[in-house]
Amino acid sequence: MTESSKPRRAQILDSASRLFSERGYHATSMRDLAGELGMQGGSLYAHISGKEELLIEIVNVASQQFDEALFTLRAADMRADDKLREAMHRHIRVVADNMDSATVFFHEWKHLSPEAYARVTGWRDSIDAFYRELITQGVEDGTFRRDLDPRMTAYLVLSAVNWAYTWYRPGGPLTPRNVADSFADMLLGGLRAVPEPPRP
Amino acid sequence: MTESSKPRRAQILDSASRLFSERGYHATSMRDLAGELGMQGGSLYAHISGKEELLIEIVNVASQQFDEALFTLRAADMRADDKLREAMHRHIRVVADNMDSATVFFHEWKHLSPEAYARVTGWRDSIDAFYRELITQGVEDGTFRRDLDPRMTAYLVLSAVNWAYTWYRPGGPLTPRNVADSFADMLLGGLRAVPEPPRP
DNA sequence: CCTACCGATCGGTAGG
DNA sequence: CCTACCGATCGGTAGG
Repeated sequence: MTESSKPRRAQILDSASRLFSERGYHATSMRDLAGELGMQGGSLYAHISGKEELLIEIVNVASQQFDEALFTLRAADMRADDKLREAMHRHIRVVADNMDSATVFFHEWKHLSPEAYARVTGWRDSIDAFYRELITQGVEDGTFRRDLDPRMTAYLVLSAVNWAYTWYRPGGPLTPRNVADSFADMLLGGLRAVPEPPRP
Repeated sequence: MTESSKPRRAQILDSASRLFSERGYHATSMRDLAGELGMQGGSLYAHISGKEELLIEIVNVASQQFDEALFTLRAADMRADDKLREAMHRHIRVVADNMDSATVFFHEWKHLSPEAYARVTGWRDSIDAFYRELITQGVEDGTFRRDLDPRMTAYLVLSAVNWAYTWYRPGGPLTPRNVADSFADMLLGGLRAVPEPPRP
């Protein structure tokens, strides 16, 4: 399906994702958005009910993408380190494939109405819980160090995969798989040389 | 110096940091800001030249804080792993002590005018360079694994320390030192149990 | 999907 | 620091 054959509504959402990510939600006017699509401002309302509907839909779609990527891993029968690597790969892939909506997701969710806001908070909690459970599993089955704090470990992993929205460049030399493998290698094996050099 | 004895201009900047971080730059009106300080909208302009001046100053102060924290470490004669731990501690402390301006820094810099925007970009590059050099030093002196890619390693470290602006809670049970030590232990030593359990 | 329009609100200023 | 105001722009609507 070429860009111009997409349903008008999908085109509007694509443009909105790009403009909201580049300029921010409040700094993007409905006339800016309409102009991108060769329309007049008022014409948008034949396709959507309002500006906030766009934000809600962008954020919801992004949440779903993360959910679908990670949820099927939850019960997977894999060793914890392999599962962590695969989760990071999928997570980074969602970010990399949706740089605009990921940016909107991380920056603009504070502008949502209370109900939509609560949904995003709930989603965040479920992703946190996914990583914490994964770490706990790995600690219990002996794959991970016993002194790990699942909460801090989950924060560290989430930092790595989420922050990618600020620096990853689709079409560049690094694939999501490259990034995930690099990060997972460092996280799992540690940065320090083995054996550790003697402290002078 | 109590809050009310601070120069008016400093009070304005504090309130602006909080409002910009909570609601975003464009969603905060000058009347919102004035109201926080018990003023009328127009009265702000006796103290400042315009809205963007506030954003520029908040971002500049934040940049300076990061610079001052990290620059003195650059030439420090420490082993690379200790230096990394100390850099992470200082970096997280700046974030933790300035949660509002850090949030503004990470979210609102896209709204700066071209000159201020360029300054922020330059700053980002210098922080990146700091961490890359630190990694390179550690690889060369044998403290870090030889197969590390300084660029990816710097991204991983920066992810951990920057992302703290999304979840750290000042006044909570974790100090910046706790967070930095936890992250540094995991990053330097790795998550995997040693010796590694046999793969089934 | 367009034209023409609505009330509301914006950042900023003049004059005191 | 306030009152009163400016032009510009906002999201959204009516009628076609």
